[in-house]
Parts: sequence; structure tokens; C-alpha cells
Amino acid sequence: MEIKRSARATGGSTRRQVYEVLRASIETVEFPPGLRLSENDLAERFGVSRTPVREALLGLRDDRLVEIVPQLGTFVARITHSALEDAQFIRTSLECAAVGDAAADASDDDIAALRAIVARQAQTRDSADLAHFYVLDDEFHASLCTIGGRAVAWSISQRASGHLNRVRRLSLPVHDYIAEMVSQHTAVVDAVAAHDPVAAHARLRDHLGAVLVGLGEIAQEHPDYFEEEADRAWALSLSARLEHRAVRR
Amino acid sequence: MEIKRSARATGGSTRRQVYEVLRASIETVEFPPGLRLSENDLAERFGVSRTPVREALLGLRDDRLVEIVPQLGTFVARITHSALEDAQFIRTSLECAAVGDAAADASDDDIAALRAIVARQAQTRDSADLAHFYVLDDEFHASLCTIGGRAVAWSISQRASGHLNRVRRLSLPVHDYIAEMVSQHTAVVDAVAAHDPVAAHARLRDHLGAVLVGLGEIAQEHPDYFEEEADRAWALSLSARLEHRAVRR
DNA sequence: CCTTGCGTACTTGTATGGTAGTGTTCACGG
DNA sequence: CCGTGAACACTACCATACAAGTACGCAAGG
Repeated sequence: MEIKRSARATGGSTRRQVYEVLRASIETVEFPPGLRLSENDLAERFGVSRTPVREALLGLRDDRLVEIVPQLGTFVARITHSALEDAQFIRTSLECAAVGDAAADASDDDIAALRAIVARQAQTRDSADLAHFYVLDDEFHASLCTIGGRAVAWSISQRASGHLNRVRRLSLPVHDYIAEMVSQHTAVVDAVAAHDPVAAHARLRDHLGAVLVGLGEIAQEHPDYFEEEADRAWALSLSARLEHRAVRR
Repeated sequence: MEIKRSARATGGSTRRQVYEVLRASIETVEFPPGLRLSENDLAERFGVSRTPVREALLGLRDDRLVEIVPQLGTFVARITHSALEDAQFIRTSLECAAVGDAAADASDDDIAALRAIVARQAQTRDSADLAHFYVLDDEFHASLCTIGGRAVAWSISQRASGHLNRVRRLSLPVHDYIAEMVSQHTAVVDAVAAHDPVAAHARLRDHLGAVLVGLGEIAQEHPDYFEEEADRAWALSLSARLEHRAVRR
């Protein structure tokens, strides 16, 4: 570990570096859901004090990746159905809106760049290098957002997609997974190239909807990674509260 | 000030309370854009230590409401064209997507509750109580999101809308402002009541696009609140593009 | 008069104590 | 053997102290 060594060389502040390392550790499931995280322990492992560790954990809590219980402990958040649904909603809403603008504004160079990324993704099919594929995947989606001038869409989406990234990491490499993804990406690019915002929106929506296909198997294989949900009770209590408020007013 | 007095009575942690107070102070422009915020000064004024103040400021930086420059100072963020556009993009994307789900799922009670809020808004026209109107406005938009089961859309949207809220607060009470807003809200509710997601999406988009109509005047009246940006006529270009979008759809 | 250089008074970032509240465990009584 | 309770170890939260760095003012020199 030992973060402080390459202080200014790698990234900015100590807090930022701790945040990045922790976030990566959680998203790769190196820190499994439910794991207890102690400020003292992490500070010692990283060779820094508790303050930047604490501030990093506060940021991760905003991302819903850790849960901080006062006077008790900090834990890697378990995967929740509602968290996944929320994340997917946010990601779909923002990126689909952004790709609409991209389809309207995209230049020929932009489209060529997109096709280049997809082509490189197709190449990873031979080496079966999923890590590299995912890097290109992020690059592709980020490009879709920035082309339309909506870089903010990608930054917010990425921050909200912690749970989705974990599931993606846990997903087994299905047979023609990469080929399928490349096909869907191509469909999106084609719509963008045709300057058809509605079609681009629809194609990207289809693509993003395919993220959680293997969720059932994952939940079956790692039941301890998931929160047993009081799904009913939660939904009911929420609607009850809303109803209460509505009635009261 | 003196936050620590009613520690557990009011809200949760000290950090949370400081965050809320600071956020409110910034959004109401009580803390004007460009104001220097000293951690020491704030800590003394609130009667707490620097730590929770600092953590609150870090959260506000994520919201783009303050800018922290290491070894220099913390400042209330000036209003920026890009920040406004980003916030509006996020808000529009999320809330429009949410209202689509609301239109699909809304029950009769939900619609009645929405109409009740709009009716109360119409009443504020007489008293010209803009503060109360804005409270009802937030409640209305929050309800639109929660009805479709997208409470997360409102929370993210609200968190990202700091700049928009400041502009809203600075907006002069135009003559028939409230009547106009009520009219637009009614149009949205009608579409939701008709269970027409596409129409609801479009009506809400029109409504949200009307937020920045008086921006030019505000920028002229408070030039020091705005970041001097590269292109002078950005307000014009913004309204032009909004018009463009509206026509295009 | 203008420029230059240093000292001081600030700033944020990080490190370290001290406090209240939690879960756990182990001894003791039934 | 089982239930109960009190001491203990641990946590996050907040307060405080130290370190690194920037802006500003004032004085000295050109």
C-alpha cells in the first residue's frame, strides 16, 4: 500500500488518492460487500493519518459504496436491488439524453473515433482480456457523452454506478458477451452517425438495459454479497410516508 | 449561529447541520458568490471545531457550490454558464425520465395530490409569498419523481441544482410569474393524468427550460456574481439554443 | 518613483488526542 | 447447563495541534 510515498507524483491530495484506491478496491470486489473497514486500520495500511481516510470514506458514502454507522463501524455496502435500480436509472437517463445531443452534434471525426474504440473492443475478443474491454467500454460511453458537450453526464453517471460496476465485475464471461456488446455499441454508433437522436436514445437504452442480465446467477453464487431486502416493507413504508405527506398538505 | 446547542434535536451530526446551514446560506445568496469562507472563521461562528466545517465544505465542493484552493482559501463559487447548463441538463434528464414512469404508474390519489399542490401554488399568487411558492415547487417536483418510484432522481437533481436555485432566488418576481408556472405545472399534471409518458416528458421539459428566462437581466444587475467567461453573449447563445431545442422537438 | 526581496499573517492539508456510544465476551448467579 | 450483567475493547465523531504553502505589506535599493 503505502500511499504517501509518491505523494504529488501520482495524484493530487492524500484524500483523493485514498478515495481512488478504496473505490477501486470496492468496485473490483477485492473488498467484498459487508467487509468491515476501520479508519484506524486503513490509515495504518496506507501509511497516512485517519483524517484523509475519513474524508475519503465520507465521499464513498455519498456514492453509496460504504455505509457508516456512528459509533459502530464502516462497512462496504452490500449490493441492493434498489441501489442497482437507482444507478441504472440515473445512468440511463443521463447517458441517453447526452447521446441525443451527440447524435445532433457529432462530426465525422467524432464518429470515426467512436468506431475506432468499438473496433479495438472487438479485438479484445480474441485475447479475452475483459479488463481491457471494460476500460474501452468506459472510454466509449465517456466519448458518447462528451461529443454532445455533456461531459457532466458521464461524471455523474460514473459516480452513481458503483454498484453496477461491481455487478459487472462479478459477471461471468458469458460465451459471446463481447460480441454482443460490440454489436450493441455498433448500433448506437450507427444511429449517431445517422444524426438520429431518437434512434440513438433507443439503441443506447437497449444496450444499458442489458447490463443486469446475469444478475440472478450472481446473486445465487454470492448470496452474502447481497442485502436481504425488506423490499415490500421498504416500498410500503415509503409510499405510506408519501401518502401521509400528501394527505397532510 | 451556535449550532452545537441543539445538537441531536435538530438534525443528525454536526457536519450535517453545518452543511445544511451553509448550503442554505449560499443558495439564498446570503453568502454571495465570490465570498471568501475561512474554515476557522466559520468554525468560530458556528461554535464548533474546524473538522465538521471542513467536511461540510468538502461536500459543498462536490455540489460545485464552493471552490477550495489549497493553501489559499475557500470561496463561494461564482455562477457559471457551464455550471448552470450542466445542472439544467442533469435536472431535465432525470426528472423528465422520472415523470415518464410517473405517468405510467400514477394512481388517482397521486394525481389528486399533485393537483392539490398546484392549487396551493395558485393561492400564493395573492399573497405574493415567493418563498412559500418555492417550497411548494420543490414538493411538486419531488412528488413527480417519487410517484414513478424514482425518488433518487429528485435527490440527485436537487443536489446538482445549487446554481439553479441561486438564479431562481435572484430572479425578480416577474408580473405573472406564478400564473405562468401554475399553468405549466397544470400541463404536466394533465399529461400524467392522461397516462401519456411522452407528453408528460415534453411538458416537463418545456417547464424546466423556462427557469433561466430572466438570466440576462440578473447577470446585468449582479455582474460580480458571475464568472467572467470567454464569450460575452453566452446568455444569448443559451436562450437561442433552448429555443432551437424546443423547435426541434 | 518604481522595483525587488523578505517577513508576517493568513490559508488549507494532515496528524494526533479525547469523548460518547456500541457490540462482545466472560464471569457469576440461578 | 443456561441466563444475566458488567467490564472491556472497539468504533466513529469531534477538538486540537502541527506542517506546508500563498498573498500581502513594508522596507531597502536602483
